[in-house]
Amino acid sequence: MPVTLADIARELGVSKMTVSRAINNHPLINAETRERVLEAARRMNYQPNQHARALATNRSYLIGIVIPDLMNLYFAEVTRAVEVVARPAGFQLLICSTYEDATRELSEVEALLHRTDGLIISSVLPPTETRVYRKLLKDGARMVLVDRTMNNLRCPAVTTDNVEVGRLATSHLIQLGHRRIGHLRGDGSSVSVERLEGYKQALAAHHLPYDESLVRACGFLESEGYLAMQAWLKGGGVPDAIFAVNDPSALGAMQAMEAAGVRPGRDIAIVGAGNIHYGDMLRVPLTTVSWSLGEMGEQAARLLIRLINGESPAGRALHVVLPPELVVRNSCGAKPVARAGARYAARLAAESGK
Amino acid sequence: MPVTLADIARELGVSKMTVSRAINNHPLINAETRERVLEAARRMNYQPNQHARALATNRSYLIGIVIPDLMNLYFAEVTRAVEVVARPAGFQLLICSTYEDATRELSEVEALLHRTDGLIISSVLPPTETRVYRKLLKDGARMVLVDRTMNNLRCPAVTTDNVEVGRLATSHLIQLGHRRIGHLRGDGSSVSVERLEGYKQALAAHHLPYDESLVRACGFLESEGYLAMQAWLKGGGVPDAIFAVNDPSALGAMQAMEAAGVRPGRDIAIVGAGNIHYGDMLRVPLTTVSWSLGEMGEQAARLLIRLINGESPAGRALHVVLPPELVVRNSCGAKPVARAGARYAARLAAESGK
DNA sequence: CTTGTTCTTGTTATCGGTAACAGCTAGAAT
DNA sequence: ATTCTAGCTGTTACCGATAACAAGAACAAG
Repeated sequence: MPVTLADIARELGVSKMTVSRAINNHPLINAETRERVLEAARRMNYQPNQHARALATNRSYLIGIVIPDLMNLYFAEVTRAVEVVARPAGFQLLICSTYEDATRELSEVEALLHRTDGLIISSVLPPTETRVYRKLLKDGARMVLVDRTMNNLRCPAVTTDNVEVGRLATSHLIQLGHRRIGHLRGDGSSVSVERLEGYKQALAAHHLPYDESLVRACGFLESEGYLAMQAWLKGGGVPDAIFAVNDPSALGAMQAMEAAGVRPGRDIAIVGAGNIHYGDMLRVPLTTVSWSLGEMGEQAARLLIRLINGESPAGRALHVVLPPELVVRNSCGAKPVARAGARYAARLAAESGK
Repeated sequence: MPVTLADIARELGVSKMTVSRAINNHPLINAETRERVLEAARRMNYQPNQHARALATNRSYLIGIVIPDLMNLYFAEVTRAVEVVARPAGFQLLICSTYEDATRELSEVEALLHRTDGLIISSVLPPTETRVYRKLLKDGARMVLVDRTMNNLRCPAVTTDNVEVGRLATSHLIQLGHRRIGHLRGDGSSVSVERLEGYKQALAAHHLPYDESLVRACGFLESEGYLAMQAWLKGGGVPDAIFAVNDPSALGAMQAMEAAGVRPGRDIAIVGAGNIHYGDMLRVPLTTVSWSLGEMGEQAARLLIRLINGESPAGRALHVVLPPELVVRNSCGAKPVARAGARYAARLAAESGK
């Protein structure tokens, strides 16, 4: 029973088309007529039927976002930034979590593509698995990859320099005097592979041997970090410093240490990556590698909207790379450079600034 | 250029209607024909146009969720639970953050109602502001309130017992020997009002006077907790124990304390509410009042889906109230009852169980 | 007084589905 | 053989918008 264009048209004794034109600010309409229509629309509380509009125009004003998990503050922050850009541009957000399941990702992506104007995807596929996306892109799918990329895929992307992330984290541990440095690596995704590469490069740069037994598969989840660390502690051969592939896995590892009576930051140094919110408020504040998650989400949203509006430099796909930087806190055993609360002033300033 | 029903129909030499029936598992269709159609649909990679379907059936298979902020882990957890129920039932999630802005909430809700099958709302309106929602409900809007309710509104809701929340938190502080107990209250929402009421009841039950100067307006945001506590510390008259309206504001207050050289949990006890993720991993693990956020989101989703399917006991609105319980950690100065890591085992078990 | 032009409005068809009803076929009942 | 019925398939109209084109009015130019 909602009000339709036809209702307004009948009320005013004009055609549906005239009403439609008034509402969409079409140039070919008398200014006075437009006012009459808009007034009536307000009065009758008209809300356009988005489904009908989408059917007719093939534009839904919906952006889909496919991420591993909302409960991961890393992705929550990216998602929020996407929303901050998308909402004012008239787009709403269709959200979908994959829980790091590749099959699920693919089916959701195919379903979402047809009901949105475009997708922002943080893919859990291995970077070589480009078949499906390559085909979708060729068929005109509009999508932007965020956080994680794929090999040789002509698709806009916003990531950080993950090799540098690995180098920064590992070099830091080396500079603190550690020599036996382990790595909790993720899965087969681009992010994992590149951070591992950075880890190797840092070792090589300092003439340290690369010891495969010090690299453990782990995954990106907090629970996986916990299990991997628990097993490592039980099995023995634990290094005196660890670079974990991301913050949640680092947190999981820290909890496993504490549960085993090992003090993170004192007995074993640990560095994460991603700089999730609250990382500085933890019992052992987490040393990590940071890049702007807000920037990441905003850039991705802007790229996608440009694609949707057909303003993209069609030629080649853009790839925005955000620079990472080290954030030293306590979990690596180093003296933190910033006092508690110091960073908070900055965050507050940023929040009130918007 | 996507494949349509008509394409399949042409390919097979049948009518669109037959194809439609096959795809929707309509009973009035020959089993063999159905198979032929489904096979062709698979082969041609048919994806139904959801906009067309929504237009024809007035069902979008979209659920809207309107919450204050995704970056608040409290709401992220609720949202995730909603998704866990909604996805298998065939619904996708349209998300919208209000950032605690009432005007924004109202406009978003009106816009979302028309493009979804129903809404899950955590309203930031004061509980007396029922005018708009009352009207929407009368017009047949399908919605469920979550976390926060409104007065005398015939609308299904899932909340906790917020008076009890206030009582539990405050009584705990009293039992620890504190006598000057302050409260950082939120805004005018139902949650704030009820938790304040619980605070008063607990004081009265222990024959302590209610001192208005010990109750400060604050809001629900971390930044607001920070500012309120900062001002309080600067202005003097700080109590020796504080019940903060929710966890984020408690965290903000704790940071303000640390920035001012005051040790939370030792110099000033503090208790929050909501039991957000990571609350136990903080430098000063946060004592809080907890109820199941997963349950909250799942119940809300189930209620809404029943409403959508018209299976709801139309008579009166359901109101599910989840029981709160105290979670003692360090921020109140008490000896924590659970060791670090103990809770983690439970969480892990729950995670792997699904 | 035509004719043409500009402005504005209306008509018709269409997007891709589905509901409601009509129609056809084959076998059962009479 | 005829009628009925069940079971399946096709036709038509419609959901609520918009695109493309047609058409009417007003006014200027020839």
